[in-house]
Amino acid sequence: MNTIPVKEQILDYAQSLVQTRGYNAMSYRDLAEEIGIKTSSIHYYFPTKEDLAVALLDRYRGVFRDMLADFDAESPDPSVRFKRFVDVFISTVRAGKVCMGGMFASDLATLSEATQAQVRFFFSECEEWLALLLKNGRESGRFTFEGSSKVKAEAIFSMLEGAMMTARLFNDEKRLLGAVKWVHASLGTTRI
Amino acid sequence: MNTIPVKEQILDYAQSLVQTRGYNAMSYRDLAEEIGIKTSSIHYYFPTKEDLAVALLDRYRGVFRDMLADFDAESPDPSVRFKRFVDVFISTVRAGKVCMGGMFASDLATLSEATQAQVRFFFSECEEWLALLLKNGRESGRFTFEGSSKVKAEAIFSMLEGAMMTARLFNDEKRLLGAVKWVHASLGTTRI
DNA sequence: GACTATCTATCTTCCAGTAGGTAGTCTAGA
DNA sequence: TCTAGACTACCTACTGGAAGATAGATAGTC
Repeated sequence: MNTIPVKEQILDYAQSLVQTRGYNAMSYRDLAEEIGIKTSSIHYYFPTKEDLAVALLDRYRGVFRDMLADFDAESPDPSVRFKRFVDVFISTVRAGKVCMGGMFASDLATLSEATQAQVRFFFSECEEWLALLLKNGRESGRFTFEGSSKVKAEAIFSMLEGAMMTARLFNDEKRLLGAVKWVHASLGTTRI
Repeated sequence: MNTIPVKEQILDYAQSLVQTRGYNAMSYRDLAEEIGIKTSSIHYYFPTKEDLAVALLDRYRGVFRDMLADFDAESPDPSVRFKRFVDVFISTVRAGKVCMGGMFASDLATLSEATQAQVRFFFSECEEWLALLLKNGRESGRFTFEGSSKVKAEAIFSMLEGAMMTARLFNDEKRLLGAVKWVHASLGTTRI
């Protein structure tokens, strides 16, 4: 017997499906069959599919926010923090998945304006954290890159998202690792 | 009256839909309505949706191959060739689209093994061209990066794919431009 | 008696796909 | 030159199933 609340089970499996098949290829029927309930029960928790999408993104952002705060608490070294961040992407690819934010970004044109805003919010939060990390790292002499830390953070995040996609495409995590190595080199730090 | 052959019109609009909405959000009905024919006529040319996907990827690869050959013929300077390549991505984002290869890569898990192979083939061809460009550029002293040109090419292509996604997400082509600037810097060339 | 968490049953729309028909074009032979 | 048959490029009409969504019932809990 599964003791996890049904609402959470729905979110868990829905997220897993979005991360593997994408938002449009995820259906209430898929979820209902996996969890062992009826589709109408899912509509009870999430009246429309858009409600589910928003809840999914909301929770995902929260999880990331907590995780990033943990990384900050764990070590003051920007290099270590960045490694923790990258490790999340690596383990996602190892699980045969990609970032849920990236998947929603792909399906962008099929989402409502409100949902699109949530996707942008997720990206912004991650990039903001990364930008601060880069800024602190440069100020403390740990990194030696040039130019705006914000632009650099955006580029790094884009690269990680893209590298996840291709790493999954070729079922080869080395593609993600190669990209990460390049990032490290361009930050002026070789230690990973 | 439209003089473009129907088969081509189908491919054209299908590609446009995949590049904006994604493969799973593109239907025979969408195509039929836009072109002004019946869905059964599309089945005449492409019996199954997978046939359409394969034809789409096949044509896309051909277009890219010809285009890259044109770039090579146009200039021997790797820096100029690379600029032409990047311009393709920029104009795609300006059109509110992303790379069709990237879209299919997102929808990977919903594709047949044969179609997945076609997607990988597209990525491989682009990366191969890029890797050769980098190798030649370094040998001629135009670029000064370190490490494998193949790995670097893979990373650059991943970054461009990811940056396209986020540039469209934020409707801000500067995000793609910022990423490109970083690539140039890491290649040891400032001239764009 | 209200609320929660489900269910059954049903609806409409959309989807890819199929069977079979038709009008027009091309081709080969008398 | 006429014509029979093949072929092309569509069409109408339909199917079975999947989609998201809704109404209303029910059993248990507060």
